[in-house]
Amino acid sequence: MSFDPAPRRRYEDACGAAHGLELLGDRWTMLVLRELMLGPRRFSSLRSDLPGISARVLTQRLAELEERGVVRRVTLPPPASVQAYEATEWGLEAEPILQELGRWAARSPSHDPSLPVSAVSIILSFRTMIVPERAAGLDRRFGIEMGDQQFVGRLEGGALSFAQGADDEAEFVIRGAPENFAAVVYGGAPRELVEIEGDVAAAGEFLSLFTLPPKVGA
Amino acid sequence: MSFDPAPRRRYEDACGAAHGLELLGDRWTMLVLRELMLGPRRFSSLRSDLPGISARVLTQRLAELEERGVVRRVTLPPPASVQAYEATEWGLEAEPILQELGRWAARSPSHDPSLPVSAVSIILSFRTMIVPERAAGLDRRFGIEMGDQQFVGRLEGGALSFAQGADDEAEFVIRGAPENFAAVVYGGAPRELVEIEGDVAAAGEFLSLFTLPPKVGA
DNA sequence: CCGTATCCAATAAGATACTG
DNA sequence: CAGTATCTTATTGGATACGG
Repeated sequence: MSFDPAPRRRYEDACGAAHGLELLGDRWTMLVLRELMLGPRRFSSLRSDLPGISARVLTQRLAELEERGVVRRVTLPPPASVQAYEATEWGLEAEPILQELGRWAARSPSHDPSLPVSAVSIILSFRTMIVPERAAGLDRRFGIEMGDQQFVGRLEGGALSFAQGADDEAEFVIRGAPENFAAVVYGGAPRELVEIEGDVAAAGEFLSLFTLPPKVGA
Repeated sequence: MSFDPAPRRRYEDACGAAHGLELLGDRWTMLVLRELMLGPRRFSSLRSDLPGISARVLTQRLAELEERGVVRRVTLPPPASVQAYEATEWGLEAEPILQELGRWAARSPSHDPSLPVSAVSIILSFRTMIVPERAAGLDRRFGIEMGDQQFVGRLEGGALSFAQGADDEAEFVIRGAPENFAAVVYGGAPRELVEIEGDVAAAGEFLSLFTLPPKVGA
């Protein structure tokens, strides 16, 4: 076992949550991991979806996450053949942390949903905020496209899953900026803010599967 | 006096998780909240269960949490009539965040369970690590005592709950240092490390309800 | 005992420029 | 594009002193 050269600040606390904070608790770390939850990403793609992060800090965070076994560097398959970062299996298992954090904070009076939001954030929010009773029994394949980021979604017996990429068998595809998805799904904005291709009724049904928790005091 | 002269660093990100990190993501903040999960605590009690925190930082964190509506200052009922801090209802709802963080980090190869641990951490770990199938159908009232901190526990139809205090109707009481509870429950150490009063069989059964998730790679 | 206030040194983060 | 290097600023933690 190698001695950590720069003895990272620890909590000296056996509590699992304390160790979790040692692994993921530095500024930006969980948000970097969030962006990796749906598949490998390149450095500049991460940077552009994490507004305000500096190249230096992103480099550091990726290196730390790699050292801790949460993230690994990969070479994307040909023809791309470029370097990227992806979450390890264990890294992907951190999704419930982000979900609980998001679910809890969505009740905050100080939460401002009008801020910019990344494509991955929106997709992950669907997994968090889905109302199981509304999704029960539905079986769908569809596409979500935001800018140049494409995702395939599947709804199978109430379970909702996503991955990067496209699906030829999609029943519908919804396109729009992440902010517009947020406005339509959570803000009650008209559906015209997003573009729907294919089965419009099924797409509309999909866009109605989600709900935010009530604000504190409401 | 002025605790917020500089505008707090935000993420400028509508993602709920990002806002959660703005609320709870500073160093020590979640651990302070953890210590409040089972009832009000005094400043010095918090400080002694958060080894390494400075009075200054604890003061700051409590003030920030209060400002954000997560914690409030209270005066304990007579005859104590002293000041303390307690989590608000919404603050208590953050428990699943700590649970997921702890559950995830317990799988880390770098997790060191031999470090010191607070009484509250142990109690919360019981709620996280309980194996529902083992607890199903059990109905118990009991006490847990670590140093001068007393807790009452209830197991009702698989649900495990705790609060500060004592219970005259307890079927058993288990006493010991938090580290010894950890060793017995999670480390397979002999039960003699903790002291059992009352129904020894029921206490032994209770101590066997919990299990840690497997380490990564195991 | 329960904090608050101040000062100081060590880190971490942010901004910006730059290189292979 | 994918980072480094460098400089500046902010935050942290430690020590200590102080008031209720």
